[in-house]
Amino acid sequence: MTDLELKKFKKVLKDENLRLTPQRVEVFREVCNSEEHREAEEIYLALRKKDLNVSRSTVYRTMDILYKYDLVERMDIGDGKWRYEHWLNCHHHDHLICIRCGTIVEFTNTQIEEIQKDVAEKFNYQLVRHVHQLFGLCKQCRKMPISVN
Amino acid sequence: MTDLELKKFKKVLKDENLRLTPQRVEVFREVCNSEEHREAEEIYLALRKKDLNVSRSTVYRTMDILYKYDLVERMDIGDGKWRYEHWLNCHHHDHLICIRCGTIVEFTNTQIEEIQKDVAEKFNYQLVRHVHQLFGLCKQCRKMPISVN
DNA sequence: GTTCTTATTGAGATTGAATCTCAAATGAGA
DNA sequence: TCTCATTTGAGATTCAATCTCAATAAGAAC
Repeated sequence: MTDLELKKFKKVLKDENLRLTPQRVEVFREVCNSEEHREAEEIYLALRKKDLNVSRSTVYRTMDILYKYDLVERMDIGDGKWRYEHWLNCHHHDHLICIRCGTIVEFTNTQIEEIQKDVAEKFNYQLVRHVHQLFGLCKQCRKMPISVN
Repeated sequence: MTDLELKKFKKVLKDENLRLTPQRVEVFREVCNSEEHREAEEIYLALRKKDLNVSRSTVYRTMDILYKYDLVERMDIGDGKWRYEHWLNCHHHDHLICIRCGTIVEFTNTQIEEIQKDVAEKFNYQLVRHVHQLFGLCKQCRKMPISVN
């Protein structure tokens, strides 16, 4: 977690009349210090492992705040769980997801972004956000034979 | 439900050693005869309203079969519920979703499809499927003032 | 530093979509 | 018609996420 990140978090809490608690800081630190796309439960367990016992409720509540005030990005790959990634200083991107091993890689494509705008305009929709996920087999998984189990 | 649709459904059941039951036929008919993107629960309630009392379990189980054997398409807009749409004789399409009223319209764009293939290739992913959803305000909802409730 | 008010925390209960269990019912091949 | 594996229905269960509420603690005012 950089000083800038902590500063931004503190600013959000202040601006929104939310209190700066050690639990909130630990959750935010945990998110900032990982490049993965993790579920709330994983963040909760990671904190426990470090003997930072923040309750499950508080982790969920803090993730809600971080998402609401745009300090993290979140994605849903269709398994009923939100996955979070730290977002500050990053740019918008979409995802390639391996359906076998779960590896998630990020991509950006300005051409697609442009066409999306055209499509929304054509249908008279005011575009707010989008979800674009490519599911497939990653380089490693393509090579492996299909398991019968 | 067209004869062709019923025939295809019967073929799938036969091929997969699944039995042709009145409940399964009613669920499939209900899905075929609607152009909406509906949840399992909505399909269940629609059947009840018509005094076709198929249990909730059977509706869920039948939707699983229809999806597995490609007789329906399903989508997840991030609210934890699968939405189904009848699929036979339709082509692949993506969705524009109004974040206020929930209206879903379909779009296709061959250019985006092409770029997707390039992106997957660039990352050495074997593309299997994709999710592309544009969220925004539809023509009607753009005009309405934001409610404070 | 002390006091006071109000937000926050944690533990466990609750929700809701989806899945599972198992006894009773029923397709469909012989 | 008989037989038997499959399917159904009702209710229990799962799991992520949210809610409840008493105890705790942040932080503004002094």
